[in-house]
Amino acid sequence: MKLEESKWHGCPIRYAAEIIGDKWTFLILRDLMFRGKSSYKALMESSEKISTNILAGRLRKLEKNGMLEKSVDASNKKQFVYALTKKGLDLMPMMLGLFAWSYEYDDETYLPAGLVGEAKRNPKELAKQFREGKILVLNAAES
Amino acid sequence: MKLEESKWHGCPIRYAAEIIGDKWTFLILRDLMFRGKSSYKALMESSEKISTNILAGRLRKLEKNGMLEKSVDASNKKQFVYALTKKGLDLMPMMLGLFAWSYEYDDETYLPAGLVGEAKRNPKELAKQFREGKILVLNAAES
DNA sequence: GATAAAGCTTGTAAAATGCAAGTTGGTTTT
DNA sequence: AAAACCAACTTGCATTTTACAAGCTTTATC
Repeated sequence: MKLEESKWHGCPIRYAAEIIGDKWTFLILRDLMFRGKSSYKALMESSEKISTNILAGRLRKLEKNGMLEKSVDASNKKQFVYALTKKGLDLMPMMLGLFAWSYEYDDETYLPAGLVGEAKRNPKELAKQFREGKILVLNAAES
Repeated sequence: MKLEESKWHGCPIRYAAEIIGDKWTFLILRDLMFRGKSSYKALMESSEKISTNILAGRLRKLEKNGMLEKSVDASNKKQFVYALTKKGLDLMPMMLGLFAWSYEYDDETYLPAGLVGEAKRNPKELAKQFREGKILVLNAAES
């Protein structure tokens, strides 16, 4: 890493930016949190065409930072399972904040009816429901 | 821009990532939101030593995306004032979410007593107080 | 009109990214 | 048990972005 790490401590925004402050990381977190993806292959197949070396690098960094855990898929041993840790899942309220923000400012953003209101009203409860798989993922269908 | 823009529409996380998804943008937003900075010079003086060309580029992009407005400083006409728009300020709940998250997971993060609890309990009210200058900024003292 | 300060732009080397191709290590197939 | 297979990478290289230093421009101020 090039960036002088010593300068990146003490400030919460700096800490968060160091870990999640890039486009691809946001999209990977989205896929893990809201689209139910858990394998390298599935992550590769997202619309945004991430390069395989970039994906590998980001997963490694996320793992190193305690955001996710990698394990062998018991039901299909040639796959790995990438699963968010509590630390990773705890970013969900923040992500839901982004839902609400984008919904307000991006004309093209679509979200299921009621979701934004719920995200504003009770992000913690909504996060819980997401975690438990009780509600569905973001539109993953595309081009 | 290199990234194929057409691919970046429709998803709220993708939209947000396109606008704020990089380290320097996070830090600039922090300085504008919580540290009361409003000039190019002040932004340059932050601890993280942003390059002048990068700062100029990010400010241009933020302005282009309606996150901030640039105007001449009436009281000192050789300066410009960079001020967040409503759209920019509306990211504050999300930023407060990052406060809480980093406070929990980064040992080095310091925040004033009570702030994190308040950020979790009532981010909107806290955001309002920040906006109105009623509470103070993040520790900007350093290096 | 000279000096200075804020807000940039430009040049260039270093680093990160994007893309295509190849490698590895278990798994199923024959 | 060898062959073919597939997920999960790694590697090489061209392109793009970043970092750092220097210089330029415009608006005060002396």
